Amino acid sequence: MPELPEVETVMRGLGPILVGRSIAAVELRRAGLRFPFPAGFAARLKGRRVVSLQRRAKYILVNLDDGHCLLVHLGMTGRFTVLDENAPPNNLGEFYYEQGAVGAGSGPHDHVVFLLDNGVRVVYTDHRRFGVMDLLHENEMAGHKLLKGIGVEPLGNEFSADFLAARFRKKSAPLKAALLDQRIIAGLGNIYATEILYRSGIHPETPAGEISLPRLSKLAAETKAVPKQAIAMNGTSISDFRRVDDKSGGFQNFLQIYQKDTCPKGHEVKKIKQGGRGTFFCPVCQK
DNA sequence: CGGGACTCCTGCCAGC
DNA sequence: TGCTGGCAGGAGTCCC
Repeated sequence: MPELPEVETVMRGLGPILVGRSIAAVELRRAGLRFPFPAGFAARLKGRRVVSLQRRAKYILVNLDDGHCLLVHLGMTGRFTVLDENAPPNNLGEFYYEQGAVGAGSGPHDHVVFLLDNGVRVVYTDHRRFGVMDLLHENEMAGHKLLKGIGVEPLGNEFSADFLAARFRKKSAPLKAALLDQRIIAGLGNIYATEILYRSGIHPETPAGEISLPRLSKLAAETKAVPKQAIAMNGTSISDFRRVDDKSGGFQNFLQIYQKDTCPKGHEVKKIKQGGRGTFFCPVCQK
């Protein structure tokens, strides 16, 4: 499930493929993903040159030479595959040209194909279709319905224990839910929120507003450290997430509590449901 | 307004 | 064995 580190990894993988290239054509295999594609989506992308890529929360923003921006959210299962007809043998190109293979552009869940001016094809695959693509002008970004109201980046300068204290003040919602609230912190998902809570030693059901400042300091530190470490390991590969070059991320080997039976100290891990999401926690280590 | 439930979607797997 | 129901979850929307 792509969260901040996975989205960052995908963006970094796509950068060298896309930046400086022009989009020769866009093939849409269906009318939309979570939302319909915007009017004239493919036609408006055609001929545009990619200037740069950036990430905001779990969104990838592809900046184009006409001031517009392709916005992509990977949802639960979105992934990009790069097909290069000129790639040498043993490159991923050969494997993925198998008929119907994931990302080949002909599979049932290959929804969008970007053809670049150098012949490279970038295929967007998303079997659950929770992903999003939209096209907006850079002047519209601040007011865009999906981007406005998004909170601070955990790796950014605005994020701190004081920030958490201010935003969690008088909040009765369980801490786990507060960590997942994109209007407060941008980019955390279920896996990282679960891991951050364990490493912080805080029970996931603690009301967010009742956490002392020292504990918020620990929480803030882990909220920075965990995604930072995960980015360094190219994200977490649980089931659906793959890097652009199809190598798996490495952070799943460092998960301490998510989908574990026992915590690193040997205590039995409990699983509960919060807001429809599974939370794993250690009743001994997390108070 | 805050918080929780519901919804979208498909693949997978436990259980009958 | 084969079907079915439940589960997985990001995030918008709806309701109390």
